Amino acid sequence: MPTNEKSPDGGVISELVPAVARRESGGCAACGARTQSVCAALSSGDLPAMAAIRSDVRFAPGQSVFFEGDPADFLFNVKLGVVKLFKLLADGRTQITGFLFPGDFLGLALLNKYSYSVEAVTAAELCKFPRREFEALLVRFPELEHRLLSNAANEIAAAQDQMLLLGRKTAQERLATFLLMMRKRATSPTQADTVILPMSRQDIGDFLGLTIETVSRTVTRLRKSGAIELPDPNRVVIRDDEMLKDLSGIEDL
Amino acid sequence: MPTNEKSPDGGVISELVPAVARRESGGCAACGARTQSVCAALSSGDLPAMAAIRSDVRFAPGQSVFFEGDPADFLFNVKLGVVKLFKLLADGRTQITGFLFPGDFLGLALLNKYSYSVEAVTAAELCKFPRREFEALLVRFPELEHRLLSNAANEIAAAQDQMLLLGRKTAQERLATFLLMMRKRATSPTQADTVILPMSRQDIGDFLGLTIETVSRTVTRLRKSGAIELPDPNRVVIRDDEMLKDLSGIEDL
DNA sequence: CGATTGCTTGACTGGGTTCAAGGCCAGTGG
DNA sequence: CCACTGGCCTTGAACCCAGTCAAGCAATCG
Repeated sequence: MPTNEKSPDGGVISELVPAVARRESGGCAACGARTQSVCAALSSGDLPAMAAIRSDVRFAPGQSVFFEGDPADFLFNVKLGVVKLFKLLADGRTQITGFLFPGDFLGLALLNKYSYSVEAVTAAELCKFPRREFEALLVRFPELEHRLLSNAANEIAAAQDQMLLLGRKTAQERLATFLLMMRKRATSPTQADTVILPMSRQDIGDFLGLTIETVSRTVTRLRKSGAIELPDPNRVVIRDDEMLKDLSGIEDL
Repeated sequence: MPTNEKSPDGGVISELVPAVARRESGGCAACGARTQSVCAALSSGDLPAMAAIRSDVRFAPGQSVFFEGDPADFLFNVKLGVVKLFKLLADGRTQITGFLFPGDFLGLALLNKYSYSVEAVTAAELCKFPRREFEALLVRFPELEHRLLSNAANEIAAAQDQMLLLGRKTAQERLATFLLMMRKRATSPTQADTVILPMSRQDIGDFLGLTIETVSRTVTRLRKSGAIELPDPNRVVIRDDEMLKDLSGIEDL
């Protein structure tokens, strides 16, 4: 697994990555992800307090950010790229509990150990905060804590949707839901009806509780039904989003 | 659906309900659930501010607390009994996302609508707060918000465990996990190795992503294997918790 | 170019669902 | 007091959706 700097981001990925803020010094004011992340809770006057404790970390595709059970010494904010959260069973069965995109926050853990593992899906850049210092910020800036709570509530709602999906939906419903979900997070900047899938079929299966074969077959079925097109395996054009919504179980996506 | 006061609690349930705090005036100091709920974040001097906006509501088994889509005007704290959170698909398929016990908090919703439905499993008593007034308390008492965030983090971790269960575990693993989970929340006060199941087989199935038939068959299989005994359908004696832990996928329960 | 990796497709299997029946118990009314 | 009813749970038999096993294909890479 290569960890080199000139990390390949598969060609497709670069479409998702705003070319802003590449080699950044340490300020938050210029951060491309700030407006959509928890940091937005701070006024520009308070930003230096946060900038003082942060640092950047980069990851190549497939590289681990941390493992379940590691001491939870850091919190992160995704700046660029996509990472996955997942849990493992002893025999290797994997459940991905979420994909994080730029602006998403990572590391809320009330015990002192992470309860899940995190790995880069694409080349990714994360903003890293030591836990202890970050918690001091929370006391100093209640706005920040408020924002985290708001974040957490969204995460809980998303988790409940996912439980409904995993517990009760068919493979076709799962895929339809997934594609509509991804459309909200990873639409191609050039074509509005094209969804970029930065992750592998294995990852999609591990997220939806299916095997790669079932994912592949179901995508093929959606294609043959006319709901979607597949210019290539990592790109989906949504042709009939009404059909997808009907299949997905709706939930007002 | 009767809402009468002398509500039947199925006989089994009363074992779970500490006989404290039955006909309570309005103070929080005497509340049996306080020490284990978010209210514990407040010092006794601050309690009156919370007591001023609260009221009690009671529910008979099967009665609805609120529906998905209702305006989220209230927050709740479970004082007595058990309630379930669930989501529905259009055709009636149900996924229960959690059971709440005394001390558990309910109603975090960042939009102004509830994103799930809640119903009483047993006779239940809830402490009810108007949302607007409660949010004012959060501003006044950062400790309270901190506690809510801590709560939310636990809820997220539990949701991730449940996703692993729903996405990747077999029926037997699901049941084993469920029984160990319930042991932590609903052990009989008289016998330490006996778990009380206040909910129906249908509820267990809707929580574990299984049908009632599979739940029933799997419980029977666990019984025949010697892992558990069933004095009656709502009571499980754990005979071999090592076997259950092995089956469950462990996760340090 | 052969080898590897990731995706797709086909044939078969199997765990859990569906459909159906039967048991048990509490409540009800003759 | 007992037949009747309905709810809930259990059990059985057949079916089916997704999993497993296996092969093939396309793109990338050394």
